[in-house]
Amino acid sequence: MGIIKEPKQERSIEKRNKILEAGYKLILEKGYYNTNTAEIAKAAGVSSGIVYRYFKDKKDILLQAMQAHFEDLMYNRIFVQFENLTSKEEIPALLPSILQYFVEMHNYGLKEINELTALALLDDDVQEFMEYFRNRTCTVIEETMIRLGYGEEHTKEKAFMIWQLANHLCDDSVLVRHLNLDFDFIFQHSLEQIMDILECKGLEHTF
Amino acid sequence: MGIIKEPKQERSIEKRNKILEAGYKLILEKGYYNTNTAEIAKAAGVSSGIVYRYFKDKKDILLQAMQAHFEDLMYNRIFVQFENLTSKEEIPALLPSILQYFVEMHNYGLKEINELTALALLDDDVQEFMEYFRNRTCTVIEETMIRLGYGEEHTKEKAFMIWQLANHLCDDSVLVRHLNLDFDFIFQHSLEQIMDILECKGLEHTF
Amino acid sequence: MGIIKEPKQERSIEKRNKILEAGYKLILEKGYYNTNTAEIAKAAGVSSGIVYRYFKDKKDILLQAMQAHFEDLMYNRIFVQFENLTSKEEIPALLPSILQYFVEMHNYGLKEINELTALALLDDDVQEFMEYFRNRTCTVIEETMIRLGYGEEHTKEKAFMIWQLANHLCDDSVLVRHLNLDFDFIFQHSLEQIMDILECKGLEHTF
Amino acid sequence: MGIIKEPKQERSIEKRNKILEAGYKLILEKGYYNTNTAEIAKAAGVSSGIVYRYFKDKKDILLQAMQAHFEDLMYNRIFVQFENLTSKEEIPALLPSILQYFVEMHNYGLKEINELTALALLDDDVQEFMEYFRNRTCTVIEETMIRLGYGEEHTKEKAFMIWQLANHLCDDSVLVRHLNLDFDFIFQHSLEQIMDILECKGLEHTF
DNA sequence: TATGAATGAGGATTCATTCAT
DNA sequence: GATGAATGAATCCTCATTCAT
Repeated sequence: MGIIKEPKQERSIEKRNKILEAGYKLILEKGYYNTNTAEIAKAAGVSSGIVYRYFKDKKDILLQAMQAHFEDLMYNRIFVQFENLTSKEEIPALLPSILQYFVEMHNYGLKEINELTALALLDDDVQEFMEYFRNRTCTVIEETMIRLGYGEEHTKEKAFMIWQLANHLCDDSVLVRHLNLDFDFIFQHSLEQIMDILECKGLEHTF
Repeated sequence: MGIIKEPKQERSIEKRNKILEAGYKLILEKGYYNTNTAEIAKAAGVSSGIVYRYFKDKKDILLQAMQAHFEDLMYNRIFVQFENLTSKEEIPALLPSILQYFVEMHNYGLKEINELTALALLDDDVQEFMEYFRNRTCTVIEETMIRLGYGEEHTKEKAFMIWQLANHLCDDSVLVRHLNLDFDFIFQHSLEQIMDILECKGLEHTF
Repeated sequence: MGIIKEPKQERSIEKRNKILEAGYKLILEKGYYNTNTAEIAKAAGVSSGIVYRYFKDKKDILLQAMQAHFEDLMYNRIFVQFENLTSKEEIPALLPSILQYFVEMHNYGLKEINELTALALLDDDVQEFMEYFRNRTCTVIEETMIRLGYGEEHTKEKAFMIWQLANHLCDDSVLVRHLNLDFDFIFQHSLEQIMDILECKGLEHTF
Repeated sequence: MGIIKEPKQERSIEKRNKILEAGYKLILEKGYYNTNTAEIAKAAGVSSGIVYRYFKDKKDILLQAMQAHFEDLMYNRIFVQFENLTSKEEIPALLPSILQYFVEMHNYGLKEINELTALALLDDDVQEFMEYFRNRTCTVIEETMIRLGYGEEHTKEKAFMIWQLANHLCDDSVLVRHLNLDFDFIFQHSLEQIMDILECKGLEHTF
């Protein structure tokens, strides 16, 4: 037993997706350790047994849900931002809104990413997945930089730094508001740092 | 009825500390949810029952261990660094080694901080403790800045940014090596960003 | 999240009843505090986990078993006795056998009621249930008295006294035999006391 | 080990009595199963270890406390009532106040007897002790009856019935008030029943 | 395929009792 | 004698996973 079915039929795919959505939603809302498979099955409108036909175990639900979620995130929301950039010169004008978009996306749709960050730190499988996601994103940033004519020196490091700066800003955005600090001031600094890495400091655009 | 003993006698303190150390070590190594109280007791060389004389519950072990750990960290390792600074002019010369010290301390003694970060994201009590720790540290940075003659404008934000930059650098240091990136390059950038916030860019010292 | 299943299917009902019976039996035999859930499950021939699908917790087993037991007791054994009475005049002829029936029922099927009485004294939920049972029984006695034409003066008190006399006689029946006393003598006295309350003393029937 | 010390020295006796009093008080207040030995020791102002020098185990505290308590109860409060009776003729005049005294004693000082009744039903040792107490009390009633000139026919049964009537009245007194019934009415009936057994009905005294 | 009943290992916590000091 | 720290068995309940239907 334990053979995982990769569903082909329409109804099966639909069922699998319902489990995925319900599982992801519940895990992000209530936490991985506070969500049990029976709840997920119930929320998905399926029986508890069927879960194990589509997923290896509880963690597999999370991993596959993350995959789907991040796949959507990367292709439909992040990469498209970079593809819009066609020349170095546009950066000062476009970067502020890109960065702002990231922060908003984080706050309004990915606030629950905390749970994932936590799980990534606690669980090797989740960590591996998050690394894979970060690597792909960094690679796209790197490729964009090369496409825009940046030299190849330390490009990997620069891509990494940019991506981490954006992420840390997102994480901090929650904290900063909690501490009643001036988020715009901090946002502006992160923006300048990225601009600095992209060698377009002094050119920045106020928005 | 579950009255927690605050041990005064030497042997009791010793036993309590053994539980604390064993608990902290195991939780950081194996994860909070993967460590059970029986293991902690065994590792500490005590019976399982005695744990509940010194600690309210399992989480209390973690919280008290964190308290001890961070108290030591703050007073003996972090704050002393700031106290050594007596004038703005010293910053370019001293900051690199301070930052490097942080990273090393993180890598050699606090690498497991990941687990704590994770728990802080998952558990409200741990989160509260971590916030308290961050607030105190940021306050000391802020006070140091004022003592060194920095204006009060956006000092809170600057202190927060400096501390987060240092922390994110520490976190990234693990990642960066894992990805075979040039850590020195990234370290240098973080250093410059902090210098920039402290208005001593251009003065930096190579080391 | 611990949702209790109200079983509809035959096999489920059967299993739930097995747990109920095994739990009731063991609790009455060995005492509530000396019976653990694992034993109950084992005696019922089920796994320990399934118990919590049908019952909220250990006490719920007891409470539900009592409910079933007393429901049967009241409707099928006690109330039917009162319904048979159609006029005051019948009482002297019928009361002796009714009372005797109670005592026998107690001795042969409800001797374990001691355990329940004890639990009722120790536990608020059990106490509440026992009160509910007593109230309903007293109410039926009261209604019967009114139906038979007794005045309404102190009817509630009289119903209570009759019921307590019957119960105390049942309890005493065990003790009395243990002490080698003449139970018939005591039985006769209790009977007379009830007759007295029902104003039919002097009319009594020897049996 | 495990040798129980029968203390002779004044300080030891005092310590033993403190444990006895504290244990009895706590057990009656909070229930046997909800009171632990550490609490008893603390309330008695002694160490938890010393308890086991004076008492075999936890139950032994209860049993010895009951012994002391009932010894006092019987000799100083109950038997003295019977000794005051010097002739049959006094009964109608004195019985009401004796009975009333019992009920009050129960309500004001022995209300907690519920806990003991419960334990007697649950535990064989406690049951045995309660039986011993009842037997002695019934014997004294019996002896009093003989002394007052009652014939010996069914005297044991009569003594038992009188004692149980008094006890049941005490127990019911709590219930009856809870149910908003007229206690005086019920009290009067119990009194009459006892009078009846003592062949002095019709002679009763209103009070 | 699908169901959901059933399994049973696992874990935090309590507490009567013992024992080193 | 006295202390109170230490022991460790015992127990209720949860839940990921399996399996009979």
